[in-house]
Amino acid sequence: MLSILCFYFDLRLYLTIKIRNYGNHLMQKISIRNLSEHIGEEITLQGWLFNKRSSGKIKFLILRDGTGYLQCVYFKGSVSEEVFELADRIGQESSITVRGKVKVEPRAPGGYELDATVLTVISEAHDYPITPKEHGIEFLMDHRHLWLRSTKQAAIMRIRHRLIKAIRDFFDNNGFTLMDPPILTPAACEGTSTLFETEYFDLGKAYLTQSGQLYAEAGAMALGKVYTFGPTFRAEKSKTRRHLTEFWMVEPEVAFANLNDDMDLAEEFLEYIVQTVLKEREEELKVLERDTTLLQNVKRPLPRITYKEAVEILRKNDIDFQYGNDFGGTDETIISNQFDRPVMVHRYPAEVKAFYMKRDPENEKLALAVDVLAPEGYGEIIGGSQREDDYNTLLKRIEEHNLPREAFEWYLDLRKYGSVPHAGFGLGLERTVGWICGLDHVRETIPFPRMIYRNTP
RNA sequence: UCCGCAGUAGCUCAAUGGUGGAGCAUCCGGCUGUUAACCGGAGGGUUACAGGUUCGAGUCCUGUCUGCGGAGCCA
Repeated sequence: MLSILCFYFDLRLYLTIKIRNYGNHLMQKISIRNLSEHIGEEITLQGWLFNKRSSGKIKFLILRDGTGYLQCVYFKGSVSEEVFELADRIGQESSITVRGKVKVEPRAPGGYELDATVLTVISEAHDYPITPKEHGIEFLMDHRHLWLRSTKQAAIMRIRHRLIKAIRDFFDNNGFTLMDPPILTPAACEGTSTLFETEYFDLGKAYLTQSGQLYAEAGAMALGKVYTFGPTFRAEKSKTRRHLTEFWMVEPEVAFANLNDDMDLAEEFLEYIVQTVLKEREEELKVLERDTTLLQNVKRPLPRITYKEAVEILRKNDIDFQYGNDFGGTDETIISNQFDRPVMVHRYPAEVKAFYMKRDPENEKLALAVDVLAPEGYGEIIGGSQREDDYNTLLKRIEEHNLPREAFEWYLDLRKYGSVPHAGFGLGLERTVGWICGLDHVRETIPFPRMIYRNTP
C-alpha cells in the first residue's frame, strides 16, 4: 500500500517536472535579442537566412529569427565540405538551424557574431522576391505577406503592438472596463459615412460598424468608465495617406464627465502612450530613423484652442477659410505647426459635427467637441465630445438628421432612465502608429491594409 | 467621384521618331573578414492592352485597364 502511494507521488512529481520543463521551453529558448547573455557559449539558433556574403573560403550568413539579426561565419577549413557547400547554395529566406560559439565582434552588424560550425536546412528557399535592393510600393504591397519580414516593417509591427499594450494598460490601470461593441450593426452610428453593407438573414440589411461609441455610452451607464477597442469600417472612397477602409479605434466613454474632463483624459492618455512607446521601443524607432524630438514634447498640458481661434490662425497664414467649414488636411497641418506638441481644438460649429454631440450652453451653434491634431502634418488622431444627455433634445437631433428613430430607441433609453452628463473620444490607432513612426502613409501601420483599390493579400 | 503623373527583363530604372540597355536578383567562375561585399562571364523582353499617324513607334495621337500622388469625405 505504502509503495503504491510512493509510486503515485513519484509519478506526480515526475509529471510536474516534465510539464514545467516543457512549458518553459519556449520562454527559455535563446534568441538573438538576448544573445549578450550567452557570450562564449556554444548555442543553437533557428531562423531564416536574411542575407549572405562570401569571400572565397569564408561565408557570412545573416540569420534573422524575428528578434534580431546575427552574422554567422563559416570558414572552409573549420566546417565540413557539406556544410560549406550548403551555405553557398541556400537562398534568401531559407529556414535554417545554426550552431556555433557566440563572440563579441565589432566588425559584425549588431556587435555579436556566431563562429558557426553547423548548418542544417529546415526548408530551402530560392528566388525570394524581395531582394535587399529598392522596390516600388505596388510590388511591396502585392508581397505584403513577405514584406513584413523586412527590418523596418517588423519594427513598425513591434511599435504597433507596444502602443496597443500601452493603450490597454492606461485604461485598465485607471478604472476602465473593456467592453466590446458589436461589429455588425443595424444602422449607421453617426449617419454620415458610407458603410459596408451585408444581408442579415430575414432581418434585412446589416452594416459593418464605423464606431463603437453609441454602445460604449450604454457601457458607461452600466459600468461608469469603459473603453472599446476594435476594428471599424468606412466605405468612403477616401484615397489619401491618412485613410484605410478597415482600421482600429479605441474609444473611452466616461459617465459624469464634461468636455473639460474629456480633454483632461485625452492629454493624460496621449502623454502616457507616447512616452511609453518612446521608452519601450527606442531601438525600433532608431531602425526607422525617427527623429523623436517632437514626440518627447508630448506632455501635459497640451495647448487648447477654440475652433474660432484656429480659424484666426488660418487667416493669419493667408488661408481664405470660411468660418463654419470643417478643416481640411492642409488646414490641420498649418494649425498644428503653430505648436510644439499636439493641439486640442474645441467647440466646433455644430453643423460639421455628429448629431449626438451636446451643444455649448453659452452658444447653441457650437458643439462641445474636441479634435486633437498631431504635429508634423499627421492630422486628427483624436475626435471626441460631450454627448447630448437630454432626451427631447437628442430626439430632435435624430429627427433633424433624418435618422431612423426605431434604430435609436435603445440609445434614447439611455437618456430616459437616469441620464447623466458623459463624454468620450476615439483615437485612430493607425494614424497614431504612423505619427509615432514618422511614416508617410498609414498603409504600413497595419499588417494587411484594406484600401479602396486593395483587399489582398 | 474629380485633377495630375506613370506603366519597358523577376525588381529598380535608362533609351533624340531610326538595331531596346544598366544595376540588383538568378546561373557559372574567382577571392580567408564581408558590411545592400566585390571582380569576370551567361541566360533573361508580345515595351500594360486595343486601335491610329508614319517609310519606320517604347517614344506621337485616341480609348481601355492598372497603379501612384493629391482633392473631397473622414479617424
